Amino acid sequence: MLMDPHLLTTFVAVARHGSFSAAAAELGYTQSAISQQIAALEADLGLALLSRRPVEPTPAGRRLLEHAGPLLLRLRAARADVLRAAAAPRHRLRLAATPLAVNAVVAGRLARARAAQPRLEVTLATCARDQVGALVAEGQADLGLADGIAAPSDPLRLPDTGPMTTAGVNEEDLAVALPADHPLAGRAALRLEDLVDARWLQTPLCPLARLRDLVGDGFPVAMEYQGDDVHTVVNLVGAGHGLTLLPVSVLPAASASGPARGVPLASPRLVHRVELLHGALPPGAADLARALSA
Amino acid sequence: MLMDPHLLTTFVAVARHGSFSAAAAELGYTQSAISQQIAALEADLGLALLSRRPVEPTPAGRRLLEHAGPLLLRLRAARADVLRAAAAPRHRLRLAATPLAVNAVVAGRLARARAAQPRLEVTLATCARDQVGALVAEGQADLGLADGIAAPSDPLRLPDTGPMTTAGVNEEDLAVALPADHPLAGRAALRLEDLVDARWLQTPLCPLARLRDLVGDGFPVAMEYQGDDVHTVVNLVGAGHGLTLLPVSVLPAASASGPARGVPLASPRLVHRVELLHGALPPGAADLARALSA
DNA sequence: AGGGTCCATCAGCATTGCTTATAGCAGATA
DNA sequence: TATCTGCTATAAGCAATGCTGATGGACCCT
Repeated sequence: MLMDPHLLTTFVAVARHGSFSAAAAELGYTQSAISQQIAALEADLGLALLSRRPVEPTPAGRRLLEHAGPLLLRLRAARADVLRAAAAPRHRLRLAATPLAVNAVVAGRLARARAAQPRLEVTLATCARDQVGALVAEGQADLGLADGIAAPSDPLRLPDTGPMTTAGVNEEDLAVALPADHPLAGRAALRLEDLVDARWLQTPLCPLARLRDLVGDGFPVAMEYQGDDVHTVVNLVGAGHGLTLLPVSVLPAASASGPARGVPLASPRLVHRVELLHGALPPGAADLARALSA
Repeated sequence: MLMDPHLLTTFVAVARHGSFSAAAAELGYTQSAISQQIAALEADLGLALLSRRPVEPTPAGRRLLEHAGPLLLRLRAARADVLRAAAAPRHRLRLAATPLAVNAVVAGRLARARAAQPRLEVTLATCARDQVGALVAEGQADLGLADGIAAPSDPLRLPDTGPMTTAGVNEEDLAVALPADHPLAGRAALRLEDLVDARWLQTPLCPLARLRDLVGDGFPVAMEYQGDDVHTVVNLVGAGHGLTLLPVSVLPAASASGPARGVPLASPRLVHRVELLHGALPPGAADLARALSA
């Protein structure tokens, strides 16, 4: 029959802890119950999912762990979405956004929406690109705003967390961020293909894997910054730690001041795209979603 | 706690039948058991999912139905994948492919793989693009081959059915398929933007929604063919029922004979792309997957 | 009014899932 | 080597769950 998500949750906890007893403590069961649950799951599938002494996932168990995370997330998402669909209109809405998603256009639309709905209360939280979907799916945010690098009008590829609506919000040209005194800083435009062997800054704001997807191999990592503060990224670029792509509105042009310059990207044809995503929307949130969409 | 997939399965059946009794008959339970299962699910979520007399989903219930399908599929996929990961090598492999995915390149690679593994037995089944993932995920096929229209090197957007590996197999230029006596049939190349208002044939092989995604509004449906036989599509085009896009290898060029002509597509820059997808692979299937990949 | 269909509810019974107790194993230490 | 500790597996007991069968009420049709 269908795999029991309850057993799956136990399995994930045991694998994470590498211990039946520790998982039992976390889940609020006895070690014996955990042992029986794992035995039940193994009996259901007809194979061992964990070795014992040490308690480690077998290859099949590792495979199941890859499925378990998204599966359990989707179960939580289904519950959250159903509850949301049945919820009464609310005036307090939670927005989860990636740092670059809340640009001037979005902020302006948000202001207009709030002017149109004076009782609207908005909480805005920043999160990573691959967390937006999960936060919305699980009901921890009502609306999500995600950004990324894409071809014009090409929807972003976000992790799938279940049936959700996405809408394009805004697109903006991209610029190569360079130190102010870089030899290329005065150029009118740049091509990514000519920068394949330059030194690049790896950041969540512009993952180099994305550039490799779009252009091909290359883009060596001179430095990695794991945070997502735009200001920090700009300063790291300005200090010569590596190049990155950012929306043109973030960077001063060649004639202005600041540690870094933005030179427009001419090829390939790419934009910084912002998208809105949401599940079921009660009337109050639907108005905001409409206002934010393009 | 976590929603019970067993209850979810019952809910889906009841909603489909619009009747507790009919669902009970299908699932092999009594009406009473079904009534209690639905009551348990509604109690868990704290709201009504179905109206009674008539038995129809409430708005919240409809929302849950959107989640239920993919969720239950993923549960089946997880089981199938785990079993596959633990399976012994097999020589009998099942391939699920969309009609246009098995082109000469793929067929040639398959032949070479079979020459290298003389004991290999391959069953090839044709299916729709949005079924490939599900067939592979659920363990009804070991490998999937899907095709679609994409920008060069851009992965296809297939429905997500869980953790699966995809690999590019082959890309080929696209051509606009026209009747042999069409005024544009002798052209050296065509632009999609110039054909926005032409009459188009809607087929699963070239969904017009995809063209609208890529280019914008337009592409009126002169006729719809719901089957996926390439030969039929070519003949419908030749008889003037509407235009479509097909890989250049499928269509005769302007100088050859046949009911339809293929004029290369010059803009936007698009290709016919074939991708391989699979879950866990035992050694036997891994060799075939490697041979099929680019 | 009578009959049939359908869903809700109750009672009874088998199965499931938990706790407690115990056994066995492995590793560390004196 | 003997002892202790920590850990997992297993058995027994009990409460909860999930099913069947019976019954009642509502609705529809003749």
